[in-house]
Amino acid sequence: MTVRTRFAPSPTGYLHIGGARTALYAWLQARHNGGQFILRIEDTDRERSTDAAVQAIIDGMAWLGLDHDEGPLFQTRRMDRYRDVAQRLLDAGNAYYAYESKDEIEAMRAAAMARGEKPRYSGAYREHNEPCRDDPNRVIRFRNPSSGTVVFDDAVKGRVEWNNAELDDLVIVRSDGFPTYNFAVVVDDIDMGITQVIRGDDHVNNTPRQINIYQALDAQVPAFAHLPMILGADGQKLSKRHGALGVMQYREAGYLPHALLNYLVRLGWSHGDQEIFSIHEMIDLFDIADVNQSASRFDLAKLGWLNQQYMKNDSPAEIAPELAWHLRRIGIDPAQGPDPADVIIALRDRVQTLKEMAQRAKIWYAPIEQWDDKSVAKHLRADGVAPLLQTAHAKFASLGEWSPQAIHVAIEELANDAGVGMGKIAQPLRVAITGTQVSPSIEHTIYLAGRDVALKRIGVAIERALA
RNA sequence: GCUCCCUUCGUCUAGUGGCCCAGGACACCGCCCUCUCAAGGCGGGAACACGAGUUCGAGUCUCGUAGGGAGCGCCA
Repeated sequence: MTVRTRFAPSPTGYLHIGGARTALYAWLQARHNGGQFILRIEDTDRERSTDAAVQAIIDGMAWLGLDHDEGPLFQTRRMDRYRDVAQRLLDAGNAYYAYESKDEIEAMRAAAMARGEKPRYSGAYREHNEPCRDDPNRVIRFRNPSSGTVVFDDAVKGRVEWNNAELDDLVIVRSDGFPTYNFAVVVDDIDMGITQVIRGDDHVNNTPRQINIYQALDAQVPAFAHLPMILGADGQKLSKRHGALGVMQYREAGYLPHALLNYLVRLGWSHGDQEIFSIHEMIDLFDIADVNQSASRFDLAKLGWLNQQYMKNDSPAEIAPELAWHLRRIGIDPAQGPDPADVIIALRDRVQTLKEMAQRAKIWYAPIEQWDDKSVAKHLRADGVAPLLQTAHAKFASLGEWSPQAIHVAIEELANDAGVGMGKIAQPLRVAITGTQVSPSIEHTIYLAGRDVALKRIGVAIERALA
């Protein structure tokens, strides 16, 4: 049987980090087994679902490279199907109409709580088999078995056993005629031939009642895998109010999709001591059964480290478009300066994100924004600096080939001839080119400025040194 | 309240009864390298929640305690 997994978000917001990991694991599980991965949009909550959110989810998945083989399928397009299945359940006596008002249900729950019991539906309609009639309170409830147990072997949690006595008769069709989540997922997963349901462990408690529905429908029960949550750095649950960022916000913050994927795959899963995984390796090595059972915290520092690993090891040409995207975001035209691939080579050892890289790259695309007074005072006002800079200016002006190597050689010669250390000449040049005393290696700093700009800035620095 | 789930360094984790006085990675600290900042190399501190039990032997199995989480919706 070919493995079929799915990712089924509800479009009520962006694709957040927890959802992204769930999607990744489901995708990996399908790819590892040569199966299919399906994207389904659970939009039965008409009040909270938006088209923008649907788009955000699709964009996020695309950016991460989690491609689906089928979908996106929308639940709202399947209303007739849910009604048919509900009718089938009704006909077979596995479901019934109920007419309690929301207030009555609320009272029922409160009373159960007061008795120290679990709040459950205990209405009379379960016994009565009331016919269908027009009533604003009319819902359809599933007739859950009242005895026995439900057992399932969760791929990550292990064997989970549940007493049917703990379960009540859940609503499967609401008074507005829409199916509820627990019903719609089951119908969908059956119709779509899902063999393995992979989702957040906030759904473990729903699983036994869903299994009962599968059984009432005579359907094959899929395998389940419930993933532990991802917590914030402080150990608190991630929520939109509390640090949960959308996947696309990670792009904006300067992370590479592969780095995010790598971070996510290691959050709750591992393969020995390996930290870096190519996509191919992830697919090859991943097995949902190896996923951890406990929640994990999101650690931005490690993501940063991973991101840098990818910036350092991927080919600069491959990352260049992503850097160009970041440059444009801060108002820089990448065409008005050095090749972004060269910028990557100069900066990848120094920053952890593309966003920082773009910020630092500004000096090569636009005039110096601000001179750092301390740097100027220390290096441009020093004794004997002006002649050194003048010599440098002359050397660069007559340099045959404008390359980091050639520039490096020129500076070394200069230092030797002047009988000074590299620092004595590199620092003033650095301040001349960047306005600060921190930048990549001096030859790259000068090279990336381009000969014209470099000479011009050194000229200005000489004036400052003489002033 | 009830049901279910979880618990190894600060964090992510390795570990499936002896290979573990617990290994790796991030972070942190120190040294080296060095034109700044980094990167890199080398080194360091740092954990089996607690208590019983099973066993010749327990991080690994069982029970209990504590702590954390989820669910108990006509939300998903």
